[in-house]
Amino acid sequence: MTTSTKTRSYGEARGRLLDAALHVIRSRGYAAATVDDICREAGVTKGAFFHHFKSKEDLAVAAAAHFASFADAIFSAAPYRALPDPVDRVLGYVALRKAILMGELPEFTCLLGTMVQEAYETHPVIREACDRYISEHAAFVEQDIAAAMAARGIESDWSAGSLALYTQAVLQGAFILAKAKHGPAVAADCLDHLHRYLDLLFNGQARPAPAPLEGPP
Amino acid sequence: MTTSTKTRSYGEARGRLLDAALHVIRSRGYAAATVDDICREAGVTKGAFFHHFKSKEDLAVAAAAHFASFADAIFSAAPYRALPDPVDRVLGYVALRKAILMGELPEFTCLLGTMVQEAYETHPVIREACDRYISEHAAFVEQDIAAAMAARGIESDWSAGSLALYTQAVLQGAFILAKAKHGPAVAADCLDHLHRYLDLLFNGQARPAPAPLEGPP
DNA sequence: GAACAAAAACCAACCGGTTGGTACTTTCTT
DNA sequence: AAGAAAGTACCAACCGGTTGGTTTTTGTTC
Repeated sequence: MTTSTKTRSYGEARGRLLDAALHVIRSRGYAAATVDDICREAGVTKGAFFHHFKSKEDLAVAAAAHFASFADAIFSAAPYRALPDPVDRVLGYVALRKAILMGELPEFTCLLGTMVQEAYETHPVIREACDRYISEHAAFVEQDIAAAMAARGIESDWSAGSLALYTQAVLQGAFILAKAKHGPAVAADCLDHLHRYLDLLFNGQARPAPAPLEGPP
Repeated sequence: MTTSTKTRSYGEARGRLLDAALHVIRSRGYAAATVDDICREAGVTKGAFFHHFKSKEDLAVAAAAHFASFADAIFSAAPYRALPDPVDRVLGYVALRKAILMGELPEFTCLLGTMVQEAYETHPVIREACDRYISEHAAFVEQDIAAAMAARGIESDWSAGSLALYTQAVLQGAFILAKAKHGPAVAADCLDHLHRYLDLLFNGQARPAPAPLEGPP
């Protein structure tokens, strides 16, 4: 490729806009995030914005997809995935989510939950996008849950799907409390309770949540 | 009193604005809810708005208080409060919350959770108000939880306060999922899981195979 | 020099907030 | 008890700044 480095960034405006949208929307919400804000954060002009996205709503949908694929990459590649016991993988998922709570608030918060709360009535397209990606992630967790149920021979009046969605609800709620209290401590406590619930369901006893693991092979 | 009934409504604009704010903000979010929207919904002019509230932010704080006292009235007077066993009261609380999920989406949703998600960074006053009222409600639930722990002689590594906040997190998360999926069914499932967790903690029932630790007094 | 990407200037609609005035209630005075 | 005075509740029109979005112009790549 004869990629000249004369201009420091040519052809990467779209990606920068997506990243900027992620940050701005997560800290200010969708409606309060102006297109100018996002352009400023991305270091890009408005013309570039409307060259890549046909509307603010369009960007929101694209940002949802961007966020989802980013999350997907993280969790698919996480060390806990290698654990042999599916129950350990379910608990490992919660442990990893707890570990992620370390950073700044707008960085561990969920874009999908933030957007859908504002847009569910007024922007059906955004609602659908958020629903799809949340459900996809829940389905990802559901796999391990279903395997865990099979491994423990659990017959219950609840489904693997409903439990997977429940984990997502706890996460979303934990984020809201973290925002209200301006810190991740509450959220961590909530994940401990979720961990305890899962442990009770699958192991019949609540063991202390392990420290976020180093990756075994 | 010579109260003339000539004018159908005099002196109730403030209350109508608060109710309107509740409805509009819950369906559109704080930032997207314009002052004009709220005035239209209340059937009141903008002049009246700024006579009673010095800014939109000021209204938000008042609406939070309004919502909180409304909720407080409901839960304080609920029949489940009369149950003698504190554990039943804790479970009764969850059952009542599930029953409330029947109505339209913007009617069972939590104003505090909705607002704090958008405003936590940009409107500290709103954040504080939401935090306070959420925490107060959690403290209300905490009373029964603490009594339930005492009644069952539970010694644990979790506190009554953290469990109370956890119930609120589950509720907030359930609302988000309900918005994403455009219906209360998911939220009901989440409350079932919460109910099961509390039942496991306090009654130890539905416990799978391995007999676990009995809590000696 | 096509074709595409990005910048800059621009616009109509809209938003939160203000103004100055009117209707209604209460309180004070007599 | 009448009525003036004061205070409160409300209204309609308006304002300056901002918003999402467009159009025109400049630059880059093949």
